[in-house]
Amino acid sequence: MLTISQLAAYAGVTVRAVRHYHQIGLLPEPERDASGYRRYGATAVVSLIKIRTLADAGVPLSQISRMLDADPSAFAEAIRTIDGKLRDEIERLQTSRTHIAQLTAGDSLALPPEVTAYLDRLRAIGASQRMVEAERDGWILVAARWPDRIVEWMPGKSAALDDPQVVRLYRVLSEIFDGDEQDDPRLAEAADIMACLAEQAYAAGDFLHAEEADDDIPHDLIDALADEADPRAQRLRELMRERGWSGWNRMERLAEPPRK
Amino acid sequence: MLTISQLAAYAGVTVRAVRHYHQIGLLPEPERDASGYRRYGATAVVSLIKIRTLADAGVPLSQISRMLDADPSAFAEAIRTIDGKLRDEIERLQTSRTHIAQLTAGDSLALPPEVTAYLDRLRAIGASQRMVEAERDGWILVAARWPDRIVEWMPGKSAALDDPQVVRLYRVLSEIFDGDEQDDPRLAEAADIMACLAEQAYAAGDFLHAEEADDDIPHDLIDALADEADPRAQRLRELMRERGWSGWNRMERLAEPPRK
DNA sequence: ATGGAGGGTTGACGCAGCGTCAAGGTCAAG
DNA sequence: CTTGACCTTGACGCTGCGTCAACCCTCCAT
Repeated sequence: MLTISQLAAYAGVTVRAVRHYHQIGLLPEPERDASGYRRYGATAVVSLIKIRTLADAGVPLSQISRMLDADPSAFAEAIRTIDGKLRDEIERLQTSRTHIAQLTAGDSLALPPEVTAYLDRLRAIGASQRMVEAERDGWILVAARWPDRIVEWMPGKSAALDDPQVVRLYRVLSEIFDGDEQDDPRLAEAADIMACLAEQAYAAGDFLHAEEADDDIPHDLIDALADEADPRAQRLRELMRERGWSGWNRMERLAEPPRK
Repeated sequence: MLTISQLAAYAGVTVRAVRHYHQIGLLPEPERDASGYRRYGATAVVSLIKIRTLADAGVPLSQISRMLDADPSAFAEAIRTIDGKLRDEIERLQTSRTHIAQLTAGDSLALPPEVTAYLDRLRAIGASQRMVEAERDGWILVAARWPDRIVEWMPGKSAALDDPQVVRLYRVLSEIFDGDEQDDPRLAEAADIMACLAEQAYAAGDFLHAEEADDDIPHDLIDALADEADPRAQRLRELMRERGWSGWNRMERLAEPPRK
């Protein structure tokens, strides 16, 4: 007659595991000796080894009892089911591994490489760290909504950085938002540049295809993101409204300048 | 301002997940509106998307906050650690899969193929199902204790089945244990055959290398297994003692026959 | 005004497979 | 008699939420 620790040692499991199998009814409770200790016979050892064999093979404990007294065909069927689950789980973990392998840099969080390349170019033309991070967060919102279409848009955005006016704009904005000045006079300069760019884009008809108007939420979110990041963004939008433009990432020409 | 379900939908997670992230402090609780509803801004959306990106990559929730504000080198280090854990887990599951693939038949539970081949031969020479299962359970105990040496022993056991006396023994035992008769007269015949075989083995010196005497427990267990499986096994051992042999799977010649 | 559908809120249990105290009773050896 | 190694039950912890339960809020159609 074995004690619980001898049983566990023989089968290569922990004492706690044996007691757990008792609790869930997988291994029957044995007789107790005079002092209340569990005493195990040889059949218990064999049962426990069978249980461990199945458990080590990935069979859930809840199914082991059924499998132990199943006919060969049902057993084989159960094996196939469990093997399928194991395969799925392995696959899941492997996609996790490929995902994690692409998280090398901080910028690539949730962003395709085209966008991180664009952000690198932004840095290269003189945008500040804060500016780039703000842009990055905006693109994260875009990527979440249009994960496929974002790739199409990047070449155009990247090409825009060849325009000296755009470069100038990003530098000015970087300086503004890196400073502490809440009422920076350069805000007006930035607004002028943006209005000018908007005018050009409008003339070129670039706003037309933006009329698709899928869903307002993402656009509103991107606007809000800027506002939340820095109150001066709101001031900038106000200046834009004075110049006849509304919106922020999705501009529209206002019918007439507001009077306020 | 978004409600919790809008936020969750945008980030592609469940409402419950968002609340869970609040509970564990991963995502800060937002302001509430007049009626107590949570109201989210754009930064919450971005945070949530970042969290999901890491979580989908297999990063434990408890580490995500640290990773989100880690410098690139610490970030990369954490990535390596997590990737290692993923790799280990995948490996574990894959060994589970190879294990489970070998569990085709019921006999192979915890047994190497050499043993199942031996069991098949037992069936072939006329051993009953009960008999084979009892043998199988015994071998499970052996395999648990000497997983490596068991392979060496099988050729000898298999060769023994060429002996007509052994074949006769297994058939007689099968008949006895398949019947209901508690005091079957064939028990004596079986004992005679076993004594005869023991005598031959003793003369051939086959018991000598069994003197290694590693550990009594497994031998005792195998004896006990037979006793637990059928009370007639005890009667058989008694008959063996009368013929001058003790033990069951590990026999010894008794100095003199007991008088009882 | 009312009633119902479809949001939202907190609180709590459940899952899988044990690990790990806690607080005691038992056994064998020195 | 003490000491240390085992045994007992009971209960919480871990991971990442799913799933009630019981109740409140809002909006729209009647």
